[in-house]
Amino acid sequence: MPDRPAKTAKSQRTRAAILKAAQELFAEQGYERATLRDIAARAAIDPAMVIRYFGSKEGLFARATAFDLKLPDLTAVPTDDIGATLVAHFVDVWEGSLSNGSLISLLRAAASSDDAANAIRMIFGGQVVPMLARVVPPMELPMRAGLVATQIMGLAVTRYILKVPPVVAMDRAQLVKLLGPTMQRYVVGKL
Amino acid sequence: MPDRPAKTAKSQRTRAAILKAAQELFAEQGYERATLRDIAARAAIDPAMVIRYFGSKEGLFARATAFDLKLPDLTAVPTDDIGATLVAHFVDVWEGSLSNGSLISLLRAAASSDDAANAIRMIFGGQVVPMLARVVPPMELPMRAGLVATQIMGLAVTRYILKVPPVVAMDRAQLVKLLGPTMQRYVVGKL
DNA sequence: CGCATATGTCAACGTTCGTTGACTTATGGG
DNA sequence: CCCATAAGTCAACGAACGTTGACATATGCG
Repeated sequence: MPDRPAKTAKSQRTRAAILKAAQELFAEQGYERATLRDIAARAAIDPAMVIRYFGSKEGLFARATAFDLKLPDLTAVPTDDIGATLVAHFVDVWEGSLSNGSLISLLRAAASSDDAANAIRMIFGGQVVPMLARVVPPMELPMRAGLVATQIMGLAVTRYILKVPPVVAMDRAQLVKLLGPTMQRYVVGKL
Repeated sequence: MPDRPAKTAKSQRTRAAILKAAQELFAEQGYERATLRDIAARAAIDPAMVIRYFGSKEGLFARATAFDLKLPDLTAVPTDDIGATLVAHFVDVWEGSLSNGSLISLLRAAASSDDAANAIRMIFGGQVVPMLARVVPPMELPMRAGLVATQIMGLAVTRYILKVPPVVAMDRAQLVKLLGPTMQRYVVGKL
């Protein structure tokens, strides 16, 4: 039973407040440790409201982690720039300048939830693979998409979850320079 | 207050049984979802025994995730084989032929626990970085170690946690061939 | 203005968790 | 063989969780 109230203008503001608080706490603590009471407290409302708005904790999580990677059209970027473009784009996605920080929530949750892991697989299958399909021969598509996944998810895990110091210390330009060639090879290079 | 009983021979068998059950369940479900009751049930003993043996759930987790990566001496492998050697070694570690599967437990737990994330950082600082230090100039050491971390952790996450199909489908030889060059560049290549 | 309806509050529920203490049973050295 | 000591059992605890229903308040259309 998803969602209930969404009629007036004020309700949509509190609804947005709940979503924002949920995204923050899910991203910081993962699904289990982020409690409805904490989320409600951050949104300055009653825990019961969260249930009234989103039906359940799982329903809230589903809404809080729905998003769009806004991936670029690779046929529009010079072949030699594909790797750098992708690294830069994903850093932007995770840093929150594109979308919100909810991919980190999903990643955290995926560590202990098959549903969340499946959600990430769906995102890859529905967004990353189609993007690559435009510049990669079909036969190599699954393998190259998988390789891209290993490097992109590895960056996310070490930088935003494990917080490995040298990875955290790198800025956007460094990441593009260092990881770009890897991504380039995984997408269009010799394997 | 760590550990208590470890006197007789039979006690060490049940102690080992608890540890094994804990490693399995922590690896399968992560720290929060793996309950002491489930662990005790799998070990066929009383939940109270887990506390008597390991003091607390956190104590058990600390014991269940202590391990040695058994990293090779890189000065003993041909420079051109370093990347392939490392990829093969880490696959073995995760697959469980070396050590046990407890690195996956730690990785899962790190998604929602700063302590677990810190434990992984300690492992990298205490085992991976010293290994690389023997073949990498000190100035480049942190950066190269960080890059290695992104690719290694990315492989672990996509293959053993997210279970991205094409990554799961690759066998050891394929992984070595595909990821080896990346690792090679991160350790000794031009950046 | 009046009142139906949406929004928000409050207290409590049932469950599950980690943990504890008192108890019973098995073990092995003197 | 005895009995101190260890291993193992059992029931219960307090706390925290997601969720619920009854109730109070605010909103906005007629």
